[in-house]
Amino acid sequence: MSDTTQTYSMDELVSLCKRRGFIFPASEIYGGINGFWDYGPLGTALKNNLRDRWWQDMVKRPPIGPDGNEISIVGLDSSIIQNSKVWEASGHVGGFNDPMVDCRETKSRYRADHVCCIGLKGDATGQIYAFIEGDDDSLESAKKKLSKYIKRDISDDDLDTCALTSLSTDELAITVGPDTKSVGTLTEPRQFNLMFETSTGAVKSDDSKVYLRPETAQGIFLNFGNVVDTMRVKVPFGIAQIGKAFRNEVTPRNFIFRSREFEQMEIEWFCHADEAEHWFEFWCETRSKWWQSIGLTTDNILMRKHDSDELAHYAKEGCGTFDIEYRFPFTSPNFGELEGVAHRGNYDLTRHQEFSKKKLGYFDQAKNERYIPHVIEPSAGLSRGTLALLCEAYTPDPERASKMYMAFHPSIAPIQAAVFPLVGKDGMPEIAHKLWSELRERWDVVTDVKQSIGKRYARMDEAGCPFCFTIDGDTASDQAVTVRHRDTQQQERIALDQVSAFMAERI
RNA sequence: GCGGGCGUAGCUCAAUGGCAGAGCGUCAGCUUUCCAAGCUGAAUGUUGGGGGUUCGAGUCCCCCCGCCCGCUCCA
Repeated sequence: MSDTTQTYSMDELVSLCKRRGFIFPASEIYGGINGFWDYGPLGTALKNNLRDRWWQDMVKRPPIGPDGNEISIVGLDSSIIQNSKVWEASGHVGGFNDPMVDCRETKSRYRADHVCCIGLKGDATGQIYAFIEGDDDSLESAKKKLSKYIKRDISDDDLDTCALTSLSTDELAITVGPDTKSVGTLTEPRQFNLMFETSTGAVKSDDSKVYLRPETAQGIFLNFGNVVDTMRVKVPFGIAQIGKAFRNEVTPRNFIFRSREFEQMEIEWFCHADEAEHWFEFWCETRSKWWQSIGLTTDNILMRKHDSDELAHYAKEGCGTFDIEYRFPFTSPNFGELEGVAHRGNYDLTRHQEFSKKKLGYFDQAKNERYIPHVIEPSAGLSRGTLALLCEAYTPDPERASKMYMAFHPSIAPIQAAVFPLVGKDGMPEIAHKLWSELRERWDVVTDVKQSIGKRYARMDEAGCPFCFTIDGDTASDQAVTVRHRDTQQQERIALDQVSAFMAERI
């Protein structure tokens, strides 16, 4: 699908996923659970293929670096649950566990219990001015704005002061935020417990509280020292990890695009600060090409630099953040994030060094220099990647029996080939079984004897199987089979002993 | 979190407050020599869940859950 206009709805894709065993709603027999999904046999195969391809291309045989030499990346699989101090150091706890108020205009976020308000005594219809508690400048600013609004000087006796959290919805609508001049820009105070909590040990208490990781990245930073000490790696190098992460999203939406449990494929690339910029460019380009190599077309992929006001807390400085975005049916004609390439500076290692009191620097023997490496982080969504592959593959075709087919790239298709006897007699099933046994040693191959050949082809169209090999009445004598191509529906005749070579050439 | 819409078999949908059905798919048998063919048969339902009104609820009312859309959110 390289058209800018989508020719199918998300409902059709969700329905196909359910009907053909790609993705099911989690806990479906109990009415489901918002934000969670189960991968069926074909979905699991597709996701695993994507995952394995990433690991193969990034870790086992990583890309060639800008200087023409192989870069160095090692793998890691860290625990989902870590010491809670990890998330204090990373900034995930603290700013996000208290009720927060956002300003829609300035995008500032305030702790709701740290914001107070002033208003004119006895005036319920005028404007209310918020300021930050204990911040004299903020209070003065609020007083000035009030004074200007009522067009006269005010004394403290004229003022009513109250906590922001005590305001009603109506009052909030006439409130001016601490850093803005417009009214009604503040959101209602909200609890941002975006990390899932659980506890360790038999007795539940505040001391036993732990969190499910909201990103896989921190596990890599925690083990930076261990990897440097044990693996004889030299900066620049990368540590890669694939695994689940959990975010208690306010609004899970758009199928598996924003779910509460999802999988990430992340690389933390450690380099010298002076080289961060050129590594950043290297990774933006490398990762963009990679997505295209697995079948996402150029038209539907977009590289987009974040505006400065949408940068994450760890990426305020440096090269910024690039999104690799995909045009999903539910975002079209706009794009949704597939992968973020972020320059995290040395924020994380510095914070962990500070909180843990353990040295997390790197000593460069050649330059005789000690420093905390900067980090370029290509962080890809495995779940979102799987969704992008599904969206990209879904191709309506009113002409054929299935009305559509899934045009997966042969290398990542959950079923890579099917072997069919044209009919279930005259020795054809036996030949089919033999060919299937041979092919399944190397590829994901199915065989099916039952029902008409057209019905079996149609099923393979829905599953996205690129090649069907059909044994007919002539095969026994001429030692040849018919190959049926999924995308074109065209057929060609090839020698039985050339089927493996045919597959090897195309996958 | 707010507002709107929706929820009946695997899918698409019927059923005036009165026996829960059809088509497709799935499975079995026969048939079938290249694109969901045909014949015969079978399985599949707590009508999303719970409560209420009623002689009687898929249908009316209430609560909850889930999905979709628009806001909000997305560090």
